[in-house]
Amino acid sequence: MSAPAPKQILVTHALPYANGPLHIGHLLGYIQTDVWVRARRMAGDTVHFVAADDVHGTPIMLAAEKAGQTPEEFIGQVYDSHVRDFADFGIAHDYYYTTHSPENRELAELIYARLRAGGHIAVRSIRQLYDPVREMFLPDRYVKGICPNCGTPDQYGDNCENCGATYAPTDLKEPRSVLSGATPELRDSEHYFFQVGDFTALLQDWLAGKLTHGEAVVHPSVAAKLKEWLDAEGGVRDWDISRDAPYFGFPIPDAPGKFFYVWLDAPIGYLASFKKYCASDAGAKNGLTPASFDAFLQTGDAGFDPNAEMHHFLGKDIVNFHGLFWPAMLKGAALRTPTALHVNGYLTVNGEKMSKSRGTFVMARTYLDAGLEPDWLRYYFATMLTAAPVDLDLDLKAFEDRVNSHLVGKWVNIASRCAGFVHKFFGGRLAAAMPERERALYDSAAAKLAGCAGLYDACDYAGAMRRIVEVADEANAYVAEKAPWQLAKDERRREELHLVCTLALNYFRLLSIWLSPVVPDIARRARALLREDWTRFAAADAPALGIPLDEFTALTTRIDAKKIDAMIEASKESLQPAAASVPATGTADAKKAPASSNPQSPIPNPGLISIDDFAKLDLRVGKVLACEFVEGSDKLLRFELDAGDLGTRQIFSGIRAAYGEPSKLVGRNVVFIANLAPRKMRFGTSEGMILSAGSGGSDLFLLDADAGAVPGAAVK
RNA sequence: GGCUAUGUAGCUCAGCCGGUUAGAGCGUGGCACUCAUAAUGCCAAGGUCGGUGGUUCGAGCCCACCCAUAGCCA
Repeated sequence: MSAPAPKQILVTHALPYANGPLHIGHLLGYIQTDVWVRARRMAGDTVHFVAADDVHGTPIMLAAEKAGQTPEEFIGQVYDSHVRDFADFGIAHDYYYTTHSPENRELAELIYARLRAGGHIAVRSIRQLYDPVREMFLPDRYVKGICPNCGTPDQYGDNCENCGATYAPTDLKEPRSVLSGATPELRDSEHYFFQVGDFTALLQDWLAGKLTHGEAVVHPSVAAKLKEWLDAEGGVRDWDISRDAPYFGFPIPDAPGKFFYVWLDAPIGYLASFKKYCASDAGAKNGLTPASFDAFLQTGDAGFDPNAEMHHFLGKDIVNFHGLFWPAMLKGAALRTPTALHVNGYLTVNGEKMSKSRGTFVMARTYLDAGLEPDWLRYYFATMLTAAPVDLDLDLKAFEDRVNSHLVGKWVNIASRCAGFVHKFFGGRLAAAMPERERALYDSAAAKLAGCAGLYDACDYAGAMRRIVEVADEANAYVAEKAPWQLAKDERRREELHLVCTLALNYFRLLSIWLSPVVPDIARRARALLREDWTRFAAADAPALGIPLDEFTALTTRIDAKKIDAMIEASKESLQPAAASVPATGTADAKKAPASSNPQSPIPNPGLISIDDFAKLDLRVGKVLACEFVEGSDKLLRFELDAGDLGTRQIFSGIRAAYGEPSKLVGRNVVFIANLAPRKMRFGTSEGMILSAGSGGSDLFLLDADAGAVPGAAVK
């Protein structure tokens, strides 16, 4: 393969928000990034891989307060847990920092100053809801009320979960503060805006690849999304980059009581981490100096290398920040713009969103504690990852089968089935030479795998893994055809046996080299077996001959399904009754949501709830107005309930097996949860849950209320 | 609601510029082998390519509409 000139590359992944531990959804993007970094290095490039904890914003401020800690103490603990998880999953940053750092503050101020000097900052007054009790402005997600569109109660200030309408929190009927319960009042406040629209032409050029020698900066589907925003009527809107005190973040210079919005300083955190790294001992060991930072970033610097690259890996929920605001900020501040954005989708588990009740909301630590190897998950993800920003599913059965088949049955097995002969008959040493026929087989496999370099580079790991499995299949077929166990019985055929084992082990070595970015831990053990220490893909160009082999020990084991079960069970156990929704992946949602799932806040006894928890349930009596079978469902019945002052409610209930004659239920009283979030089903929206006793199936009995209870009456 | 994507064997996915009988891995069934972590090899079954309509000599691929899923709507 023709090796292109080595490049200098800065790589980042999305910054985890410091409001909780990492979960396996986070790991998808981080593993994708780490694999890419390792592959680029093995291809010969110089890669600087940095990231940081994203620690500012209202959710963190409030979570710390709730935990009785300062924000600094709070984020310190989360940082430690993140660093441990990264290390244990082989995600090997050159530097892992925090956005609450002097470097980040300095850079945020620098970029802001340059944008302001360029006339790209506007100041104007906006009207916002204010919590008079907590004495603070309320972000959208901290206001709840009645949806102005459909009238559903208890909806957040940005959109309605029932009808999907989006609106401003000021549109909510009967708004109240999530923090204090007080009725918010409208107040005016000066906000600072970044006029992103000033950079529309630049963003168009950037998106068209004009700043990157024609190389695409994003996947076509992401480009389509970004173009939609760029071409929107009225252009790209101004971006509100300020927040009022109290706020955990950096104060805006010359603007008392104003802070930079967390999303302003978060991506700058990439640069701050790199800056810190350049000035560190670790950086010095890799040839960096404090001056390297400016040379890399400042387009006006004498040492600026236009061929160096900056790659950001991120989740699909945050492309607007990285594809619009971020390049505009950088350009406006005369800094390097990103070479490429690599966008990944979300992770589902067993085909559904990660769920605490199903035990599929798995923390990174829970996976490890169950005794599962990090490389297994890395490999499974790799077999599915492509450049497309689509959701991936962690099917636990497929995970087990694929790892067992590919890694153990195919790859490791090649070494396992041949190493014994080498030790028994040849003193543990491979043959010193390889005749032309065997060498041709090796070269053909090597050539096929050489294509993986391009696939890794294009983030098509799935394609690379397919090739690797193909070659592993070839290798096993070769061994089966040559049947070394037969050759071993004939003393006159020792040389042939030696050759077969030598080629087979070279197949294994070849595969190990190309799998190294994905399964670094197992690859390290493979190197130990071969007593080699390759660091480049180029090591695969020629076979290893005449080398001594270490004693063969299991490089990895088959997955024991019990460990997966244990992981799911443990995830159920850690379920926190009071915890509300936690974002599936990425950080955009986390920064919006009230921090209700605070990992540090002690839960005295998860089995017991307080009267307050009970009070959250709005249980009511309902009178059945109509009840019928649901076409297309063999489990559901559709109820229409008279809920008194709540009006009528449509509820779907899975009790058909127990109540085969729904018409008989009309007129009776039932008990239902009135404030359960409405759930859209194939047949319509279900607006609550009807309570019944029993184990399920046909063993279910509706709760009743004695005569005298009126529709809508509260159950206490 | 609007927009952007996705929808191909039981599962996870390939399928180049529209061109014969739609491919792979896993799983399943059968046979073989016994060196290997019940690993491996060979053979087989399994798909009206989400639906409907259209363009075309010809459509999984292009167009329209519909359905489902996900995300975004700052």
